[in-house]
Amino acid sequence: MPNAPDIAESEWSVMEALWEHSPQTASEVTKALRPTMNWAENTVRTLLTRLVEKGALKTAENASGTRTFLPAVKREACVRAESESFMQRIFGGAAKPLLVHFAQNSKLTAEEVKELKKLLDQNLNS
Amino acid sequence: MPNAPDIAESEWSVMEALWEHSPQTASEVTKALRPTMNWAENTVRTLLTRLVEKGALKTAENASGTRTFLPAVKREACVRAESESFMQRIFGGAAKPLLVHFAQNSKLTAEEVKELKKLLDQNLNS
DNA sequence: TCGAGACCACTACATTTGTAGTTGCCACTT
DNA sequence: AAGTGGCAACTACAAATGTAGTGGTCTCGA
Repeated sequence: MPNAPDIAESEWSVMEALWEHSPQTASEVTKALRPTMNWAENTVRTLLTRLVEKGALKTAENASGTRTFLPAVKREACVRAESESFMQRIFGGAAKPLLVHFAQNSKLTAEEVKELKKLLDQNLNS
Repeated sequence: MPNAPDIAESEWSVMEALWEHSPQTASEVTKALRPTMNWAENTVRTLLTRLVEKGALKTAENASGTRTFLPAVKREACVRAESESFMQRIFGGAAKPLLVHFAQNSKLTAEEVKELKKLLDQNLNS
């Protein structure tokens, strides 16, 4: 399994579209992103090309012979990599201060708090 | 406090040095960073200049008439801004999945877990 | 008094990122 | 057959980043 490549912010939107549903052609991706990012199709194509170069996406042909794109790396792996690097940069690599920060600065429902506490407990027995 | 400017990765190291101890002259900062980042003094100077332009640092003169640098924004504000943008990018802006991720993927001591659970509870009554 | 070093202001330059535009090819539709 | 629409490959180009180098002024110690 290829290591998670470095995915820039705009590129991340493209990846999300393809993690959500793939394979897709360039224009399908463009349409999928239209509501959020209002990008020109060429912009999306550029991003797709770069992502293929980085090894984040693969291509394949669909029935009509058009090129389609699909993830070459798992979302979870990329999330983990990004998270790791963020934690490194901002919290010196330590999970606790990070968790403290978000535990304090987020609005959570009682339900969510309960769930998170459970996860923390599970974290211990593993 | 002025809004937290966008601080790049290398720049962040410089900010850390000054958040930790300030004011400092350019060469003091360089020396402070020498063990971790092995940067040429000019590199540090460039970063300092950029940070001043961005409004992240201010300058002042010390007794010997040399320019010194000091933070113009609080670390906490920058951490908050970076965290916000990270959460937005990777977790669609939702705190819960982020917390879930880190709760699951970090190694924590029993002590830390206890503390975090407490913080989560406090989060509710506020 | 001359060179070494601190400081400073500028300049440099490759990469990465954000955002497209241009050109060319091919299948379909009037 | 000629126009139009989709698709692909290239090209464009400025801002931000990482990482310095150059050259000029001052100051202090030998």
